[in-house]
Amino acid sequence: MTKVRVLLVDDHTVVRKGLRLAFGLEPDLEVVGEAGNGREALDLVESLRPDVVVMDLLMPVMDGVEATRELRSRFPDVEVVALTSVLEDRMVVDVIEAGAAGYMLKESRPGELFEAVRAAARGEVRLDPRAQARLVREVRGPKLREPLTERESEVLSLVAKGMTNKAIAQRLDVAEATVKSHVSSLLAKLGLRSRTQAALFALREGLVDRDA
Amino acid sequence: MTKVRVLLVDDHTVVRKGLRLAFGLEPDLEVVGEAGNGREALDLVESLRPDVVVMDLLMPVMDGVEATRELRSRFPDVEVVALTSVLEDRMVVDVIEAGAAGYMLKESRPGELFEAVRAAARGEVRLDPRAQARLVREVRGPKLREPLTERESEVLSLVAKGMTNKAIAQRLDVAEATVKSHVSSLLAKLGLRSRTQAALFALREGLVDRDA
DNA sequence: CGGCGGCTCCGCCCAAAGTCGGACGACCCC
DNA sequence: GGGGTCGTCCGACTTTGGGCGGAGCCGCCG
Repeated sequence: MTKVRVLLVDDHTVVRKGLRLAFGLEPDLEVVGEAGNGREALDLVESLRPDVVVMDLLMPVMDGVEATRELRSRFPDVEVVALTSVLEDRMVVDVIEAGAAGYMLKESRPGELFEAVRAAARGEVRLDPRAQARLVREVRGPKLREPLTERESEVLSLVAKGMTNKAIAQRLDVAEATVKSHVSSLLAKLGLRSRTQAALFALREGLVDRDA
Repeated sequence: MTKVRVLLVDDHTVVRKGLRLAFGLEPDLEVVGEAGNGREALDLVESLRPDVVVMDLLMPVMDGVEATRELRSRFPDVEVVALTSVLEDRMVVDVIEAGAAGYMLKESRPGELFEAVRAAARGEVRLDPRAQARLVREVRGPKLREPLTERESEVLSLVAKGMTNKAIAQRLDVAEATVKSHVSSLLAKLGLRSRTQAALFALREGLVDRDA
């Protein structure tokens, strides 16, 4: 029986090196390469053709979700196991939709990660129990959220920077009343009741950058 | 020359195991123990008496900053090197104030971390260049922020959950006017101009949980 | 063509948020 | 005890925010 060929993708060098050493102790697993972001990962997958990619989700340049989507569409035979430290509802759903065969947390025991990699190589799925819980909560959730219009999204992102309606109106060159109208309708669509809640929502969903 | 005795503190098992293996390759460094949170770390420091503690900052139970403060006051001869994946202004300053002798990022090269540990053991300081930049920006910054009172912090955390003044008043069993008063004064202290900005600030500074 | 639905835009009205000024008790220091 | 500072509390006033209805402008379809 031949080894499972693994590609590690994480922007933290320390994490990559640590994982490589840990994988080295498993006789049936072999790390064939490392990448520091999604774009590198795609290049390496093309040349190395690993069986499984262990992918961090929060990365610069090209994040893990986007990388997973692209990777799965170009190399359907390469499986992806997401490995992340944060448990974000949206990310679980997004990366599963994107084609990941696993979702593990960095705080899991290493054995669980190895088992998820082996499962992925066999075409099976392994999710951390916490990720499973989030997934079902998301799927069965009555949260059929209506999509926001372009203008509404624009307004929301400005609200999420702490701007007042007046300031937003000046920025967009419309009347303050117009901005209020957009705020009202986006609140209704999101099922929220104040701009503060909207700002928090936008941040949580990653609709806007954390700094700015 | 005797080895530098190191205690690893991180809530992620994968990270701890990885670091332990990586340290194992350095002939002059020796990992003598691991802890999953600040409280465990304090107990282990007492029994193991390491030379240097490598401390993650974001941990449950007792976070790294608090643990560092407590540790340094009880064991002044034990040095601390902070190791974290996020670069937060506040944390850099806080943990240095708390007595850390180093601040490294998980995305640094492993060699830099080892060098920081050796430096700490010699009583020297090593900061990642990015942490240095944040530190000087913070120190020279005109942002001498006044501390919030207990009540103000309480109100802020509720504001950061998207609650209205009325709802906060009911929760705290005071008049709405009182809540407004607290909001006003905390806005003044933070140099902000709306509750939305305050909520965003609270989230960024980690004064409140991301879910709730 | 006429009608319909979605998006952007706006004015009016009331509720929520924020400012200002002040009362009261706790504490400290002379 | 008198004077100072600080934190919590509150009411009256102004500013901002959000709901409601409606106008003009498309593009779509019968």
